[in-house]
Amino acid sequence: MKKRADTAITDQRYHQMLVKLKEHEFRLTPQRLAVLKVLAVSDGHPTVERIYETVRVEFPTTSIATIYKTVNLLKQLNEVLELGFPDGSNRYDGHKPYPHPHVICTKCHKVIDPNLGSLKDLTKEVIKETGFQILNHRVDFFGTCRDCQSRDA
Amino acid sequence: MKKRADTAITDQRYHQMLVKLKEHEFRLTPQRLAVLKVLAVSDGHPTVERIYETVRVEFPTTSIATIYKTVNLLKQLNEVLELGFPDGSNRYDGHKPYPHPHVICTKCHKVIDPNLGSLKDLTKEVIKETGFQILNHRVDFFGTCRDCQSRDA
DNA sequence: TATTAACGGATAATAATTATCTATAATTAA
DNA sequence: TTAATTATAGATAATTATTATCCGTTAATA
Repeated sequence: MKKRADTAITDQRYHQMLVKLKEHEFRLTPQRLAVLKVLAVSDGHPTVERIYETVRVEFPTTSIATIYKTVNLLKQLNEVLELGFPDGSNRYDGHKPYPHPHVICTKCHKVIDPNLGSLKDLTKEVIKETGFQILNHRVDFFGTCRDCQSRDA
Repeated sequence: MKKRADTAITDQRYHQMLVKLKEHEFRLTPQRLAVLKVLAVSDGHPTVERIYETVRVEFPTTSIATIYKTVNLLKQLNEVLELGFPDGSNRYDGHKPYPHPHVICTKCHKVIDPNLGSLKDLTKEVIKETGFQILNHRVDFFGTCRDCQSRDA
């Protein structure tokens, strides 16, 4: 079922992140593991504030500085993708920590990861056009999702 | 020649912005016009700090708050495009104030506006895939430019 | 040239993130 | 199992970019 598969993926990501910390000889503290769990479980793209609130349920004394430190650590280890949006807000993706396109609803703020085969063609065109060696990208589309379209219609 | 054409385009943008201000009955103060000029002349994608420095050559008493106010005003009138980058820096494009892709060199920080025909195909795929109504996009590629590649080779 | 509301400049306020500074706790070795 | 050591957590100060506020000044119009 869907739930079973999602849980498997979640566990997989959790363990990948955990192993990466171990490999680099970082300590596995309860607070860090709690942040990992939020990033692995969360199906959305949580903000620091959101991670903070969730972790504080289990560890009420956690400082927000700890969330920042852990998230930045995972970012450096390429285990989380930081998404800075034009409005200044930052979100974190622990599921797909590599560059990938997003579609963002400007009304309900949901974030979707679409499958876009033609992104490869676009990248090829960039290389041909500019001579750049492309290492990274940031591809976001903004608009209204189907739900918000019908809600306002 | 190239210089002549560039000047023409620059003047055109300057006047477009000026007319837009007039249309909306905003005052044409020397400080505002100086900001317009910087945005119209600058071939790059200047930061607020850069605009500030340039304006201060002619108007040494200008406050940085004035730069922010003017840039935001032009943003609201859709006469300048704000580019917030992942590292938190903001740049402003007065030449092409509508969404368009960028290619950014991570070494020398130059910003290029490539012509990408296949961006249209990608957008179509997004719509087909998600059902979103797409109103805006942000498409940036990061890597090293030809100059920086040969410099380090 | 006088009138008046908008604007500019200076600076305070804000907000998000980072740095700093001990006390504490995770790891390792004895 | 305990002790030693070092990284980490938590609290808070500092930083940075941007926005808000306040009042004297100035652009636009008659």
